[in-house]
Amino acid sequence: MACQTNNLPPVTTRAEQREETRERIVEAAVECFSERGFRGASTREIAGRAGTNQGLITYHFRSKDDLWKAAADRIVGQLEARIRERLVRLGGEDPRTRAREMIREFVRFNAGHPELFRFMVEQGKSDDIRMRWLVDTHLKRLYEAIPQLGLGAEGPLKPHAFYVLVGAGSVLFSVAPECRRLTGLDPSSQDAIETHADLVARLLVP
Amino acid sequence: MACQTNNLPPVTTRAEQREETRERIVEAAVECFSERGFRGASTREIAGRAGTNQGLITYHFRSKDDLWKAAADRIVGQLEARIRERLVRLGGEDPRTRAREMIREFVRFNAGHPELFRFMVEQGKSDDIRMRWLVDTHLKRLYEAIPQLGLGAEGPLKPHAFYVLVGAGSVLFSVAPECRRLTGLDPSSQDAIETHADLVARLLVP
DNA sequence: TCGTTCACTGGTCACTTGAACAGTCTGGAG
DNA sequence: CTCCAGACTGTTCAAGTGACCAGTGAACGA
Repeated sequence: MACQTNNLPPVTTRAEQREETRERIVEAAVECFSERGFRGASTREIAGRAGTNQGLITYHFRSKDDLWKAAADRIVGQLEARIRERLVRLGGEDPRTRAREMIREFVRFNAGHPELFRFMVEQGKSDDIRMRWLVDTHLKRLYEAIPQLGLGAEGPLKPHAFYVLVGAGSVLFSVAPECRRLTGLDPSSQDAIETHADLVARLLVP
Repeated sequence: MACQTNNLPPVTTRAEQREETRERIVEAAVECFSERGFRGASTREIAGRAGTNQGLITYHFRSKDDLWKAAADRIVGQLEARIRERLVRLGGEDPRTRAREMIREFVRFNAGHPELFRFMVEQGKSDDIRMRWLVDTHLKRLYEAIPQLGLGAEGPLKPHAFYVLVGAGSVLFSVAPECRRLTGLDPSSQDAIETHADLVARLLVP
């Protein structure tokens, strides 16, 4: 990209450049895959959004499949970091307040990262190799961590409660363009986010 | 397909054959579009699932775009028929029972037709021509019919309540393969459907 | 019975797709 | 300064992609 024409040491090292480029590609991939699905997203469009050419994708990630995995790793990683961060700040609260606040934080995360839910829905639909990878590599771990967060009952209702939480807390933001046109509400506004977070939290922890 | 080799009048007329073929194609299109999205679904795969060849799709529907619209019409039409049917059976009930039962019926519909939600999410993600068509042609009408169903509050909470209902009542069934692998629960079992319908109804109408 | 209509087939078109690869240029080690 | 690993580019290739269209044969009207 930016050429070093002087003889001073470069602002960024080669390794940093490389990492930055990879990062840019993964970011574009998250967007594209979440908007168009695996088959619908083309590596050329991803390269275009990342500001490079298609050949570079094969270079950094061996295949479209590997790029998709990197994209999934990234979005799930962001969720986990956010949850962990929030957990330490809620040390001494009583269980109900804790649960409500964790739900609120989950909703806020979805508002900022609608790609997470889109990935889950996109991949959950068909019983293919990517769905199995996503479940085994990431979702199982998240699902089993739920009781530690002080959320929901163990037992036969757990799957239902899980998908109610995920659905209720995510769809509004995942279909933001549709919501704007259908209802006039802008789901990305601070007000809408907090209203929704509060509604979901109060519904699930009365 | 089946040739008439005798000289008796055919079992089905030409017009019936035509309609049956169109129907088969639309059905396959609903499946494919809901699994793979608009760009990810290929007309050849749709033709294959419908048991014909790709040329026939251009013959019956001018373009992939028109086929997609026919698929959307079909799935929304099925929802409306189901809702209307349920409404007449709930004539004399009190409002809360009515609302709960309408929610239950909505959940049951999603269990049998996960394509509806997939269509909504698939199209709601990006602000393109198909999303606008879907909102203007179908969703606006559905959204504005909600108060007549005795559901949810008008006012500023309506968009939030709408997307909570849609999300909570649909996701479990839309990602059924994922759910089976992740939780062990089979969302297509009668027991799971009724449990989920009851949970959502009780959450939204306490 | 005959001629026409039309649902349907199979092949072709220009174009896009993911992958592969031979080059190019440059940061950084020696 | 020299030189090379390696980040990056542009092109090429086979396998799809949606649209189009000339044919085919059975159903149907006369």
